[in-house]
Amino acid sequence: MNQLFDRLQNELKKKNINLSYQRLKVLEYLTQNQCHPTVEQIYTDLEKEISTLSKTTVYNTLKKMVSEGLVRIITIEDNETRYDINTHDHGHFKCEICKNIFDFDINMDLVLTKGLERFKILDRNVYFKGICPGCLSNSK
Amino acid sequence: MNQLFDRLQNELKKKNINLSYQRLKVLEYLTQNQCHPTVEQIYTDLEKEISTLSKTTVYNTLKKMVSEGLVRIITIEDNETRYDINTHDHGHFKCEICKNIFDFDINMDLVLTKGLERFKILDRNVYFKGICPGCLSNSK
DNA sequence: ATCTATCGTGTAATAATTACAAAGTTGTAA
DNA sequence: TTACAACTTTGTAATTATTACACGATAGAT
Repeated sequence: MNQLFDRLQNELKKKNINLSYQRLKVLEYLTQNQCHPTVEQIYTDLEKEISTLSKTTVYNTLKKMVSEGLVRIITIEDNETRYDINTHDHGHFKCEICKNIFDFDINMDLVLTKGLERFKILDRNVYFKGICPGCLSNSK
Repeated sequence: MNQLFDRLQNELKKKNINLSYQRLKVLEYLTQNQCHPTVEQIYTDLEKEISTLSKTTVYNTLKKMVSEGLVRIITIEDNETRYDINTHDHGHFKCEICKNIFDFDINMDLVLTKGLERFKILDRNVYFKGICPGCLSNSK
């Protein structure tokens, strides 16, 4: 399949994680839908294909992948946890009208961290909110 | 009382929001406890003083203040909404060991936003996770 | 003093997530 | 192949945070 997916499979093998059918499907879904889906979205879509799928399995799989560093949690809104398989540093922009989330490049090293010299930084997150070009032009 | 608090009172007057005793206490709490408390923390502490306080009131007050721009929601962990009365741009660092949240200065204008030229940015958030100096030295 | 709009309170409802136990699956070693 | 142990999946029940709602209380305007 695609590059990202091969890489994931390798990493899983290295970490001795079985790639069960359900896990495969969740990872495949995240790979093909890099729109930062919620558990609900993942479950609803996959359940069409795997009728026996349990939502708990989706939660379990995601928790595992997050703890292994293959998937990243995106927390923008307090009431919805989203998941992102693209773990390289990038920012997120959430449109307050259409609710879509857009990725954007960011150089985290340029983010000045005055006052954090003695802190050990393990994870950096940047997210903006506003209105996307599409919704901007619609509202004119 | 202090400057920030006077400013809040003025802004409320301008916006025609009554400063009821409960609202006053919530704002006072946020002013004196700039540790980004959760609703639970605010409620538990204030309830000692105001025995009739309802958690719904805390939620209502915070929602009102957020919508008026006097208080800002901090979303770092997906399962806990935190509130911050300090609305000038700054970053947040959450220690993964002691769970405390530290503020740090940040110049948002320096955060390069390649690819966002046509987006209208209304809100910028930066948060890091890692280990704070105190927990670092404890673990040695 | 009365009216009206706003506010606070408690309970019930909703939604997201986790805990748990039982059943199923896989890999390994005899 | 069989047996065993470890791991997965599943469904249900429990937990937690948040919201909805209805009713009583309050404050300001007339």
